[in-house]
Amino acid sequence: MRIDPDPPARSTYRHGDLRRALLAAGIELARNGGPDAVVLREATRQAGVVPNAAYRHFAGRADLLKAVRDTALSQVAGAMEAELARVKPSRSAAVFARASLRAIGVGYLKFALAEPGLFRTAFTVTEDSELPLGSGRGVGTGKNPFQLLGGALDLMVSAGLLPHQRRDGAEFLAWSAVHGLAMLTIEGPMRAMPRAMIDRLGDRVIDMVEKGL
Amino acid sequence: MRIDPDPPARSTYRHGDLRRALLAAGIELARNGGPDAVVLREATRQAGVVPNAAYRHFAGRADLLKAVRDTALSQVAGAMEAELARVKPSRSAAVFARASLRAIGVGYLKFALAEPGLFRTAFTVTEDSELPLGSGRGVGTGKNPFQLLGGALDLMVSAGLLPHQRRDGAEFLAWSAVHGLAMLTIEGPMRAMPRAMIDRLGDRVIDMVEKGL
DNA sequence: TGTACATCAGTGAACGCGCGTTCACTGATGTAC
DNA sequence: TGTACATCAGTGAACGCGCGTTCACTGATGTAC
Repeated sequence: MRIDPDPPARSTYRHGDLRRALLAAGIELARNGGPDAVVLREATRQAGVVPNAAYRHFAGRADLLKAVRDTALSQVAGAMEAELARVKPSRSAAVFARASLRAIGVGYLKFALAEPGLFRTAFTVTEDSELPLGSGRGVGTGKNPFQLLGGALDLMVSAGLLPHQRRDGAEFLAWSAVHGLAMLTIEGPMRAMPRAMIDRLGDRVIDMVEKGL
Repeated sequence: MRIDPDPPARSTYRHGDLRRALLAAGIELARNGGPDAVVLREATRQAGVVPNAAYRHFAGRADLLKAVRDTALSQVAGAMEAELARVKPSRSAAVFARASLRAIGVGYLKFALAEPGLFRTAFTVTEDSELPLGSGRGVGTGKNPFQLLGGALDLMVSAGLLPHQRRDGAEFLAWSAVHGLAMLTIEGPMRAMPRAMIDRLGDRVIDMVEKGL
């Protein structure tokens, strides 16, 4: 995970890879405290560099945060791709579609629970960030979380499990259910709930989406 | 909405109702900026009082925030109660149960959209705040949001619309779906969506919950 | 291969800001006599 | 009804903190000749 190997001691005057080091530090801060914890001065401290050095690589704190958020969003996509990759091919389109949709949900929830700070950062609002999550693509498929979900829903339609007249906007319904569970679990009133119970609720939420869409 | 009528000018040395005024200011701050905007110094400023005067009435910032959060939570409950009160009595238990569950969801979403700052504050984490939302009861029924939702689900069971073996934990499923939509809408990637579309999605999410539970 | 020089990454020092919180105080209020 | 006094709500001043950001700088690097 750590990219810069020797902060704050440094042999050379030049850092050599400061942008990457600041981003890595920012990600680490987000991991441990969410978006608000992404503090420019602290990132430079972790990189072993004077505070204003950050301005050679980022326009300011907001710019650093945006870079961290994009990384976090990519990681969400990556978690979904990883789960999707475990879906066994099936002769039945229905079985495959269902498994794919489930994988999308499970990947999302797994990431939220494993990395709550990054998860919250991924969905934090910055001055840009338009609707379809333009940035934050997964390395595997090059698709962002929204597009990955859309793909699974398309499979549901072609497998005959989702009437096409309900396909439009279905992303938002599925997304809401899973996102809500994630939020209530990691920073809401359910955060004290034991992991096993959360996992069972995750399964049930996905069941609900499947049946209710 | 405004309780203290004359800040910062004040005729008497004593304020007379400072606790209430600070709470009102805190609520106003939360309305406009969510939990992080509840800043002790700013609340005293709005109350027309010196910063440390707050310590006569609150242990510190965290204590003020907790009071604001409890108020916000009560308002959520109140919005749900208001919607519930509009449900017409019906000879059919099924119709009534469905309408009640829908009212719960609609009340929740309406409040989230009307008062996003307070909504976010209501579900902010403070050092206490255990699972069943002990505080934050509505003035009408004396029930908190979780209990109001539970009541609607009980109606669904007794109307035969929800198998009782799926009643347990059903709160969390319904809650997740609606909460997720609220969060994505007010501070997430969907916040630019036009209101009409959000309302349609709200209806569809509630449909999904009904069918999928 | 060696030297002069332009580039620009990181330095050093400082700024103004607003925050939460603590201290010793003052003066309005309400109660006991 | 009037006076002495205790209470305690709000004052005034100050603290230490950490933040984002700006300025003029220095010195390592890589390129042109």
